[in-house]
Amino acid sequence: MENRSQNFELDNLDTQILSILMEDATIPYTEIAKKLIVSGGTIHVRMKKMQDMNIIKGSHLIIDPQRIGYDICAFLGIYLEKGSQYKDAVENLKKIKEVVELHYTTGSYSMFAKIICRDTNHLRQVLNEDIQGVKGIQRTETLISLEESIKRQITL
Amino acid sequence: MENRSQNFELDNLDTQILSILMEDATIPYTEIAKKLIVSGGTIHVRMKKMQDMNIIKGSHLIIDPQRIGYDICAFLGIYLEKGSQYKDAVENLKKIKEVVELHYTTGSYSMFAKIICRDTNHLRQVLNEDIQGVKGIQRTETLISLEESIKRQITL
DNA sequence: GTTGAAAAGTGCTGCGA
DNA sequence: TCGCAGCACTTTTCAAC
Repeated sequence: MENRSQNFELDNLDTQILSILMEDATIPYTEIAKKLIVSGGTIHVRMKKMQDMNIIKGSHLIIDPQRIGYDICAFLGIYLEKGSQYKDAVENLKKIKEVVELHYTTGSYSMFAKIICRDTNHLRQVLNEDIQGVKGIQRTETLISLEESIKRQITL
Repeated sequence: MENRSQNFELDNLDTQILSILMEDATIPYTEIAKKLIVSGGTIHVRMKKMQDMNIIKGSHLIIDPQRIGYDICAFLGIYLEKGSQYKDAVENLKKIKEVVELHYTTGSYSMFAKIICRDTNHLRQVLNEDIQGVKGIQRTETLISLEESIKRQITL
């Protein structure tokens, strides 16, 4: 009905609801209602509004990759032979499940990727066989993350 | 009681439960139970086990930063004057809410950060005032993400 | 370890203010 | 627009297999 996708006017209440649920999406509406001193129904209405406005994209279970054997996180600066090969490269990189993030960036690299691997062998395999096999990729630079010191969402 | 934090043995069932909930944490246990042809109680037991083992770190509401006015995502290669200043720098960068990810990396940079800003003015302010103000930071290189082509969790 | 059902708590929907 | 109350659903627990 209403095409108000651009029209994002969040008041204090909306913002506070998001802040709480962004940290722990399992907190029940009733508890949020108590904290913010409104009724549970109000929380529900606000959440529905924000879902309709596509502000809320979903809810993810956060797991610790290291605990299930994925020990290495690395960033990849990717140089393409030609910038025009970007779209094809994206499609091919999507097929590599170890690539969890990919950005088209300004600066020295054409693209920038984040990858998660089990161990150094796995990383070498992904870099040498999978990534280098993608058409259009000239060369890559690897930054291995030895420690993830901060990992959070934006604060509202 | 049991100190089995290292002992991660996930069977097929555990893995399938995680896969489903990592994409959408709102799916009820009863529905997962139907899909995997086990009882709801079993799902509950497995989830509790994985929470106790700290494999599951929590659940986040995923919002679209662009819809609430955070339009710019950038990566920052950070050079420290001395590597030993790492710990102090982390503490100070934690105070900058725009920094959503920070890694201690190998390669040319000492550290690597991901930041989310409202617009170019906001980015300039964060770079010039906040980041450059952190003691020990010599200089930074900025990669602005023009498009986030892939954003997902690891597939199990 | 798994099941099935009962008990407790949560989410959803109208009506009223 | 918000709050309250009833119903449907889910989560949680537990005895039994």
